[in-house]
Amino acid sequence: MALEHAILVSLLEKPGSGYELARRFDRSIGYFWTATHQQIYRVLKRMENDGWVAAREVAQQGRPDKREYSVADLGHAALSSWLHEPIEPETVRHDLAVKIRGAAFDDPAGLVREVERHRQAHADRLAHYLAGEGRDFPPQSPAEAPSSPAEASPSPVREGSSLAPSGASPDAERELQHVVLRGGIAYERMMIAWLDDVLATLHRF
Amino acid sequence: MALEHAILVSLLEKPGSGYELARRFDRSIGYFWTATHQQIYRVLKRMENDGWVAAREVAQQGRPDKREYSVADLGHAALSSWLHEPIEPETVRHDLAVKIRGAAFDDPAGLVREVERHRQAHADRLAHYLAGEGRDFPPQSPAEAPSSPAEASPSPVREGSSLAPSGASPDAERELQHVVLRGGIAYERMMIAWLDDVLATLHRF
DNA sequence: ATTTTCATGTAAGCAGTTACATGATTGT
DNA sequence: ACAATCATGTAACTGCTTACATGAAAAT
Repeated sequence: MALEHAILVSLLEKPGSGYELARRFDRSIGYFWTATHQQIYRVLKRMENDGWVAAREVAQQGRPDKREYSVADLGHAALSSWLHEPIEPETVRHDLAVKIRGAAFDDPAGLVREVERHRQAHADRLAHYLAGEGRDFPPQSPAEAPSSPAEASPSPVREGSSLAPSGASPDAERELQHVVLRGGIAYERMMIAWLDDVLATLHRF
Repeated sequence: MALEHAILVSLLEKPGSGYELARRFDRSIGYFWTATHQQIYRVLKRMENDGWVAAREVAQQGRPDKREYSVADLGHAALSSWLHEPIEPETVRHDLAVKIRGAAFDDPAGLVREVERHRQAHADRLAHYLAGEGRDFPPQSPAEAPSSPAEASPSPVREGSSLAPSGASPDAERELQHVVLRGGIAYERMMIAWLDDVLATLHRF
């Protein structure tokens, strides 16, 4: 289980309320880990009881008050120990692959529209990732390919990492965010190419 | 929810007992959908109550009796209607990506071994997939790349598709199994390349 | 007036995992 | 003697989703 840990990482990158976390899980973090606001509030409450995070009431003008959470020492320690224990290479669940094999027992051509929809969704995500990469990780050294290592630069993303990041440098933080984003880009590119292969295969029936 | 449907597809490809299904979910189907035997027995019972599958007691020598399931008309219809309704492009959960971003707040270099473990696991799976492809989908037309479209050939896998496959041809079944396998191969290749990128990034700290 | 955004929750239920249990046969 | 394979299950629990609920401000 890693929702707790995903929340810890997100709060270390920047403290925020349950609501703000829920929105991050529709963006950056959400590209590789999803969670609804209900789930987030519940886990956040448990984490607060366990002393992993601490809340601070923040009054706002024109908006409801919010409870801004940040990571406590116990939470940081919990993250650290999780990082040091091995996890199983993940267990995938590809509904679409089930559908494709199932199509052999129903009309294969009937799946074309569905596969095209998925292809479109992946193309959209790819465009979104590439836009994010161009914005947050502009190519530094000239003669460097778009989705290749970018060296350190003044962060356009971070605003306040609150309590001493204690771990590593903001340089590391940026570079690691970038390599994860490159993973998303590689994934979407692979999916698009594969879905084209699927479409070509379906068209033979 | 697609476990029911994954089971239906597997039973359409070949009828079998709960135990046999559990083993298939460690192999072919399991590459893109996992399930434990407990889960399978429970769902199988529900599906039997709903008339999606029918069981037949099979006595065996030297082994316990087994209950061999095959897909009933209602089950085939349920699969068909599921195939025709759109599903959301899937929601990924990448623990490793959480770890990588989390490593910025702990020791980045400490993650190298873990990432190498995952790289190895993906390399093993790739080798396994390629071996399966070579065995079950031998290249047909000469001057054809290894993981490219293979035309029809006498099936080395199927043994008895039982009750009329009603949907499409065994040709379609083979080709669709192959294109799903090619997806697995593309996925593993992408992961290996990305994990190399991750390792290179981690080594800069 | 209505919808959207901000903000936080409760309640019910389903899917899936982990642990435990049984019992015969086959292989080392 | 011990472990592995075949075969089927129950019980307890955790994680996550869906539906429902409230309430105020800002935007259309």
